[in-house]
Parts: sequence; structure tokens; C-alpha cells
Amino acid sequence: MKPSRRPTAHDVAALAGVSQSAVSRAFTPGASISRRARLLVQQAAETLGYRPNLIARSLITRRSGTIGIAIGYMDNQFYPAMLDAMCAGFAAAGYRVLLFTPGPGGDPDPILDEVLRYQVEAVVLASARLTSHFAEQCSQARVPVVLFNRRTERATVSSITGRNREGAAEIARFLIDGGHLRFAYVAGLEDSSTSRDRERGFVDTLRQAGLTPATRVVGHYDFALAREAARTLFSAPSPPDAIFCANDHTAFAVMQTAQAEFGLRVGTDISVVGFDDVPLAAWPAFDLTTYAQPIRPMAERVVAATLAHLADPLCPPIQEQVDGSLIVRGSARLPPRRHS
Amino acid sequence: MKPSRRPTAHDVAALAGVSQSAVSRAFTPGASISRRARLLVQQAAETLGYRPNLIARSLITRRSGTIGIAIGYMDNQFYPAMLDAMCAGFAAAGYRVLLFTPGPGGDPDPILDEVLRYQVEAVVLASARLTSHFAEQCSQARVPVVLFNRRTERATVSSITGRNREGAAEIARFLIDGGHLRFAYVAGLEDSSTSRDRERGFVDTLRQAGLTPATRVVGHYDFALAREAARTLFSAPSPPDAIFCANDHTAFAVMQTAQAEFGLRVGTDISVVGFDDVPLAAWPAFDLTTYAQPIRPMAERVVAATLAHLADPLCPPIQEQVDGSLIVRGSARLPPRRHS
DNA sequence: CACGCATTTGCATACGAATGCAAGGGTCCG
DNA sequence: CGGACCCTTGCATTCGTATGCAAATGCGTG
Repeated sequence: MKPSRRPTAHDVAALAGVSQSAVSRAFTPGASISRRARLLVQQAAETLGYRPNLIARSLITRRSGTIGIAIGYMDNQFYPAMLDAMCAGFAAAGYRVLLFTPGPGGDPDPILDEVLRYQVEAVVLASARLTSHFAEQCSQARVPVVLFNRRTERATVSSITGRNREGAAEIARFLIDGGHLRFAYVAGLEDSSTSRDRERGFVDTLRQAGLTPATRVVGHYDFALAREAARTLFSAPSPPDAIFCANDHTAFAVMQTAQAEFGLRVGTDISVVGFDDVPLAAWPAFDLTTYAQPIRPMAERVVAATLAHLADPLCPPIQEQVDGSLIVRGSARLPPRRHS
Repeated sequence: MKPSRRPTAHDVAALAGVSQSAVSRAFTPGASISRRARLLVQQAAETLGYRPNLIARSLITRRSGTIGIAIGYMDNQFYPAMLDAMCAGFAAAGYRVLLFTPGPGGDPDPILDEVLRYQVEAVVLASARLTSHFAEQCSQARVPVVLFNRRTERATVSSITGRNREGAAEIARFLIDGGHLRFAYVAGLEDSSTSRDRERGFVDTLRQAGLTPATRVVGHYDFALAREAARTLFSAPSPPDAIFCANDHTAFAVMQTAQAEFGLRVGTDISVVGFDDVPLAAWPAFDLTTYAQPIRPMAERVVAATLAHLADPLCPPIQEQVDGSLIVRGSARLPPRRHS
């Protein structure tokens, strides 16, 4: 009772006294097979411990049933949470997820090759580092690409993002209403569309209000570098009193540096606002005012967009912005109450 | 210039004027092929945008080159970090990673079936929920299983863990030396070997020192539930002054609840210690004393153990404990200095 | 009982690449 | 110049499953 190899459909067929075709059909929902035959096959499969080989199936159906997800920034809680949600979404749709984590210094190209060789049916990109060139190659190989939380200039590839401009603008208005005067923006990566869009929304709103332009530092979406940026900010002759950060992760770095190294009380002396509303933001230690990018809906949209491309290869690029909302907590001074 | 299908080795062969075998050999390092032929093939492949179909290759080599990783608890920073590291490790070894995230309420069985059908060559389990039954089935299907951060009673399946008993014992001694008197343990899940081992190490050390046994509450590795547990703890008539938590994530919940809801100063009024040393633990806001489970080395050991099983199917179960070390920060009162 | 129709079944082939085998080509030596 | 030997090459087969097609079966009706 110790087969040297894994049992195949042929083995099952022999035991059940049917043909290999019957075994195949027994495992294909909706295939033409009698109840009796299906039962025979199921029993034989049970005793042999047979499981259909999805590799072989993929070869013949020309569908791997696999989605590639390239994701970086695993230290920013937003991404693991999204990964989790997307994974669940794809699983529910009958797809498996092949994970690629391009290391910080890593060259994206070998990864790209891996992804495409593996016949993934689509790729979800959630890593700023390898966006444009990567997306290019994929679409050239006829593999749909969905960018998550980033976009390219050319509207040629699908993307799901939050309302970065609008969210940042809302934050700017909130801070303006709060009576702040000296604004700062802590950028993410220079070549990140997300960081740029948020900056644009923030800066434009300040300008329209006729206020002093925001100081600008760069945190590179990295905790240590964001702390460095914060030090620059607070060491300046006239430090800011309202700091908008490219994302929550950056905001955590900034607010802790303000407290620990400059003795500033966040929410009183200065206001810090983030973007994402990761679970951490709600923790008492942070109580971060931020703009929520809802994980679940965004994951759903990513999955839906991907499936749309798979259903119709000619489907034009889908570019969606998922609604968010300002989450007011204690890290930023509140505007005075208008009524009552 | 718009091929309806992806180019195959045959297409490349035709263009290069060689046989399909030659194409295959051109992409197989160390295969018997002349420099000239390899170049011809490479050029043809380039112009056609050909990439070897790994699915087809897997079928014939009987090696999918894929490792399944089932991971839960993505809200605990420890797991995303490990996932990242393991992914990199497997990628470096030429393997791809198929990710499975069993939802909290999800039934593990369908996932298991998926994993095995997909011909993963091995499975890494980092989710307490589906440990024993799952591992059983996998080894029955001759798929090596490596448990990460958990183990089973029977020594039949490989596992990589930290030194839970020893680490917890060291923490106990540290807290005893710090002059604490009323100890508490915030457990993770009841059926988690990791939580049990840590509790054992902690409790045994207290007993050996002749101290009052630790109060015990259960946080289920969940932030909200851990906060609930902390409330129970601090509302007691004689609340503890030294709290050891099953992991850092739990410790964060406990220390924030202590501060925000009970006005306790962590590190002064009470001491809180965690286990894992996730990046968050070093943040100024937490400054958590904890026992480090080093991500990189652990990931390396997981990869190494997995590869060992793949290299030799008869390889006996590998059960390793990776050394850790106590990281003293500010969340727990220090023992008095002995010397100088 | 014969017939038509619907359902089930097996046969044979296909998916795309890897590989054992034998044939082809080249080199080197006697 | 012949032969031994090594390096290349193509042919044919193989992996495990899905599926078109035709044969076979079952069922209901006239």
C-alpha cells in the first residue's frame, strides 16, 4: 500500500473499472457522466488518495488559474492587509496566488521573467519599484496587469487607487480649518504616483487658500528615513505645525520622532495626518487622523478588474478610484465647532 | 505581428531553423548544445518574445518548483515579515511561492485540497488554525510539511520554532530580578503550541523561584480580545505588576490598554514583556522589552529544512529551535545593577 | 419489437517542453 | 586514409489530464 508515485487518473480508472476520460469527467463539474460512474470514480479516488493534477490540467486548458501578485513594503501594514484581502478574493473566484516580493535592492527583471514564465493569467502590482517597465512587458506578453495603489501616466494599464487628490485636499482643508499656518508634506518616493497625487491635492488646496506653501521633505516610505526627514523638519528655524504624511506608516515615524526627540505633543503642539487608515492608526498610542483607504472594497475592485480582463482579453484598461473618507482622531487639532 | 497565441518552442524552432529539442536545450543550463545553436535560438526567442512554459516543464520533470505557504495572522507584523523573508529565500533557491491565507473563520479543508492539487513540492504552515490535520494529509500525500513557529506533539513533522521555553524562562528571571511580585501571562490561543511552550517556561521558572503563580488570561492572538483580557487583568482586586504576553502583538494591546484605560505607566507602574521582537517593538511609542525571534535566520532555517526534504524524500523530520535573545528596552523595570 | 432521441462512454489526440536514443558531424591520432 | 571518440542534433516518446468524436447504452413511444 505504498505507491512509488502519486496516483494518476489512469490508476483511478483502472481501479474503478472505467476509462481515464470518465475519471476526468467525474472531477469536472457539469461534465457528461452518470451518477453511478461518478460514484465509482469517487470511491476509487478516495482509496487511492487521488487528486487531479492541476498542472496537467492547466497545460491542456491553457489556463493556469494563477494570478501573480508582486508586493513590496511588507513593513507597512497596509500591504499585508491588502495581500490578505486580495488573496481571499482570488481564492473565492477560484484562482491561486503566486507571490513575488521584489526585495528593496532587487533587480525587478528576473522576477518579471519568472512571473511570465509561470503562465500567470494576470499580474497585480503593488510595488512602486517595478511599475512601468514591468507593466510594459506584461501587456506585451498579453498578460493583463492591474496596478494597485499606483498608476502610470499613460492610461494604457488598469489601476485601482484611492482618491489621492481628493483625500489630500480634504486633509488640507481640515488642517486649514484647524487654524494651522505652517504646513509640511512628507513625501514617499519621488517617482511614486501615489505620493505625487497626494502632494498635488494638498499643495493645490493650500495655494487656493492663499497660504504659505508647504515645506517638503522625503521619507521614501521607509521608517528610518522618514524619521530622518522628520528631524530635518523639526530642526528648522520655523518648524511646521501641520504635517501631512504620504501614508500612515510615514506618519507613525514622524509623530514618534516629534514626541520622543523634540518633546512635541502630537494633536496639541503639532498636528500629524496620515493616509490609509491602517489598523495601527486606530491604536491608542497613535490615534492618527487619516484618510481611509478601505482595504476590503479596494481588494474587491482589484479582483473584479482582474477578472474582467480575464473574461474579456479585449477589455479596455480599467482605472478606478475607490472612495475613501476622512477619519478624524486625535493626532490633529480639530477645527473649532461651527454650530451649537 | 500579432500572434494569436503565445509562441511555443516549436515556433521558435521553426524560426531558428532548428528542432524543438534544440530550443529546449538552449534554455536548459548545462544541456548539450553548441554555442551557435544556442545563439540562433536566443535570437529567435527574442524576436518572438518566447518564454519557456513552466507548466509544461513541470509536467514532464514532475517538479512544480512551487512551495505552498499557508499563513494567517497578517495583522501581526511578525508574519508578513517572515513571509517576505521566506519568499526571498525560496526565490533565491529557484522556487516560487503559492500563497494561501486561510481566513479566520474559514474551513481549512478546501484550502488543503487546493494546495495539494496544485502539486506544490512542499508546504510551509504558519497558521495555528490548520496544523495537525493538515500536516497529516500532506505527509500522506508525500508532500513534506514544515511548521513554522509551531509544532505538533508527535515528532513526525518538521518544524522551526524559536526557543520558546528558554526565552520565556529568561523573561521570567528578568522580571523576578526586577523585583516584581504579581505575575500574569496573557496566552495566545489555547491550542497553540507556541503559547503553551512560552507559558510553560514562564510558569515553571516562577514556581522554581517559589513565587506566586501567574494570573492567566487569554488574548487569542487578537488585538481586540487581548485588550479585553488586559481589562480583566487590570480590573482585578490585586492587579499584576509584571505581564508576559504570548507575543509582541498581544503586548502592544496590553500596554496600550494599561496606559489609555488605567493610567498605568508602562515600565514604571507595570512591566510588560513580549515575544518576537517585531520591528514595531523598537518604535519609541512602545519600546518593548521582548525576546527576539530573528526573522532572517528563522526564514533561512525554514527554507533550508524544506530544501532538505526535497533533496531527500526520506529525510527524517527536522525539528529546529532557532536561538533568540532577550532584548531589553523600556517597557519593563530593570533589575538593579549588581556591579560598579 | 423497432425506432428515435438523449445520455454516457471510451478512444484517440492534444497541450508544450524534456530527454533517451541513435544518427550525424567534427576532431585527433595512429 | 581509416577509425575511435566526443560533441550536436533530431526523432520520437513522455508527463497527466481534457475533450471532440463516434460508438454504445438507455429510455420512451408508436
